[in-house]
Amino acid sequence: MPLPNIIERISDTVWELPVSYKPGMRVPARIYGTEKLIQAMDEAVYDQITNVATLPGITKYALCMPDGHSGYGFPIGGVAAMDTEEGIISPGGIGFDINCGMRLVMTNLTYNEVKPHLKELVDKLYKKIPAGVGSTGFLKVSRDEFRQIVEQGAHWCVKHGYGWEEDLEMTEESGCIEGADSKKISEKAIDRGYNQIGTLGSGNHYLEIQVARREYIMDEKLARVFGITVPDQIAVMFHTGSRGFGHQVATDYLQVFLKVMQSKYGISVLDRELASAPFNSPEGKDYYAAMKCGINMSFANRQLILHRIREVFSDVFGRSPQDMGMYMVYDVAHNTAKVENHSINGQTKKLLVHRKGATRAFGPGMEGVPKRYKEIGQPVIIGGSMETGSYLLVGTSGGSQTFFSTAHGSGRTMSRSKAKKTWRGETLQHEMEARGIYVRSASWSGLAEEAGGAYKDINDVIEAAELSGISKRVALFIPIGNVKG
DNA sequence: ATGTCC
Repeated sequence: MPLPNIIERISDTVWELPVSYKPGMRVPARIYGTEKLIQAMDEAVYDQITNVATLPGITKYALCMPDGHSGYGFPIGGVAAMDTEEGIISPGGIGFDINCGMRLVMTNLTYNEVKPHLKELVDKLYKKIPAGVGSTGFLKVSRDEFRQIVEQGAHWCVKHGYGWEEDLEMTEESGCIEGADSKKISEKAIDRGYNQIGTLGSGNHYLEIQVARREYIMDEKLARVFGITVPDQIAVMFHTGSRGFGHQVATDYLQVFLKVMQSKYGISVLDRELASAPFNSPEGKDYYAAMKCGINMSFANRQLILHRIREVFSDVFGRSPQDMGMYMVYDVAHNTAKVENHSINGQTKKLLVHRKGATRAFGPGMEGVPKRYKEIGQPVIIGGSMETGSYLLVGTSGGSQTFFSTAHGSGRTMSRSKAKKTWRGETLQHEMEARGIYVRSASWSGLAEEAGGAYKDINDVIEAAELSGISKRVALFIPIGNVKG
């Protein structure tokens, strides 16, 4: 794809579309990526990120991360910080899968110890952690209990024995965001969500057994702080979100916003998918409080899955999770909007930062980073495709240019439908097994859709994120087992 | 992403 003539190269990894690109832009749009990535990006990204630049209250830049691709309203990879007084909140800037994110847990087991048990381990994980469209969990809770869960997040799980106190410390927002109000949630959303705690879901959601090989540790000192201390150490990484619950919350409020946006607030947007309400309006506040329930549902979901993972490891290896060193490195989301303080032209401002397919990457010393990591910056977990490996990065002070945000994954280059025509799930499974990755999937077509070849090269994305200074590599994890939704 | 269209 030829780059638009008007695009300005700010550096090797930062590209700017000025306000003259399109009428109504309030700020320039900046896309992060090497020239190779920028050229491979779908054209819709230019259109979508410059649409975002027209939204009321947007501050400094509309940003797109190196793994950007077209999404609902906002591109996936989009970051937009809105003034909390004058600005809007937009479900399209958060995503349907509210608080979708990554969780990483280490073990002290080595590849040689795990390899003889790998199939049993993956098969048991596949059995214990329901995956696929419409899957329901083992946790039986009433609708009322579920309303408590969406207000309490992972705290509810730990209180009920599904996890450890220190898991909470290693979770963004300590596993429970303040201000979640279940009164702002529809019965329909409760219906869809109350039996989905502890389920993986479908699409690009997965759970992976990975190995941290010594040659793929980029920063040994930081890796040690994150708990990577043994050669060929085994880790478990997984990716899931708020399932049908978050989806319904987004759907409910998109409808509300479409009704009041123009008539009540006089806001017109260039794309209906950018439906918004003033952040300070009753509708905006209701969505924010409901969206926070989605955030907490997602933390609880990942907490319960972690508990199941520990149970399965105990079953397979006959040791306690503590004995196997199954400590959480971190849980970090990539579909949220949160009020944060950021420095704008030397002044601290309260901003509502939308991150849609973009990971928070707070740097050293920042408020909100767990004590253990405070001096070095927060862990950033970026899942690659199921065939290529995943990265652990760290937030940097250079993150200030993107409101401390970075990429979240590889980013698709091929549509799901084309991927299904290109690969067959059964063949892919055999090929992956021959390459040392044992994969179990809820759906053959779902497996084909997630083929590594349908994604950008994760290494290109990470290279761009590091070169631009918005995060720094710590380690690359190589998959050996995968449970795919 | 999603009871992949109420």
